[in-house]
Amino acid sequence: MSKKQTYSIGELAREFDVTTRTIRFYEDQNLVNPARRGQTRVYSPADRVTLKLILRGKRLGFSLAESRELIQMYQPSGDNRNQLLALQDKIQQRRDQLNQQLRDIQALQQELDDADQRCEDALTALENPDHV
Amino acid sequence: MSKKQTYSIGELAREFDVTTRTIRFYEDQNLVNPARRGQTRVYSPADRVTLKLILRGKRLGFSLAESRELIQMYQPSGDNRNQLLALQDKIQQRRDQLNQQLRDIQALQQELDDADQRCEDALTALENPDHV
DNA sequence: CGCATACTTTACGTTAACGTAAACTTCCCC
DNA sequence: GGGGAAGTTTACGTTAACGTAAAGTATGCG
Repeated sequence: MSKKQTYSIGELAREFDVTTRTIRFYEDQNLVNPARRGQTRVYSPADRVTLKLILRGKRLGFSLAESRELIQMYQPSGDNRNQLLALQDKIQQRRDQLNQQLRDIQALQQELDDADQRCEDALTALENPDHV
Repeated sequence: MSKKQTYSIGELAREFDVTTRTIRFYEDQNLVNPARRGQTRVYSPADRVTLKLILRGKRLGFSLAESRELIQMYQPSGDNRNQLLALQDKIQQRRDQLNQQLRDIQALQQELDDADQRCEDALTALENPDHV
């Protein structure tokens, strides 16, 4: 098998293009919990996935607190009915927010297309100054 | 006509659900430039649009600097060829980023759907404890 | 007139998310 | 056995994006 089972902090930092400081900071914030071999941190594939989720959250403008919540959603803990209902509520809120972001992105894409078109027009006008 | 031509800072703050401090801060950052009647700020429909763009940017996780760049993209200033090409380059970068966000959102939506489904399953299991 | 409401400026405070520096250990290599 | 590379802890510093408080002005109203 070629799948690595553990990662050093440096490996993960390189892979995700963050500093080791960042990864340690996430540990401080209880977002990830690597094992230890002596002093040295040893990260599991699960830790790696968690990191991935955090960084995806960052790309969407989520705070670390929000990403933490999202991650916890995937592991519903000691579940009574009320907790499950509350969780579903949070999930729905997230969905609403994501749909808003989708609309925002589509609007922005349209505007960028327009802006790009105006650039094109200006450029061809520069190359082609022989209009009245 | 019913379209308002000017707005007070309080009106805009209420409409967009931000504080007046926030709007004044954006002015400090040269994101918006209201007229004045005496001391009092008077906002135009154009100022209002700018505010809207900033807040949309915030929902997408943009910094104010990024939103400022986006806004400037819509008003290509004194344009020589190189500036236009640079602008197109920036536009393309933004598009790439937006596409990444789209992929992130779709992945997250899928995960939220799954999480929601697991909640449903857990709930029906609670209501229906008569399985082996 | 007095008061409330909405505006103004000035300025210090706050939080999140790391950056940066110092001083230390571990391990490998020639 | 002396580097050098990668890891560690501790701790103070930094930036963005406002919050918050103080003190003053303008305007309408009963």
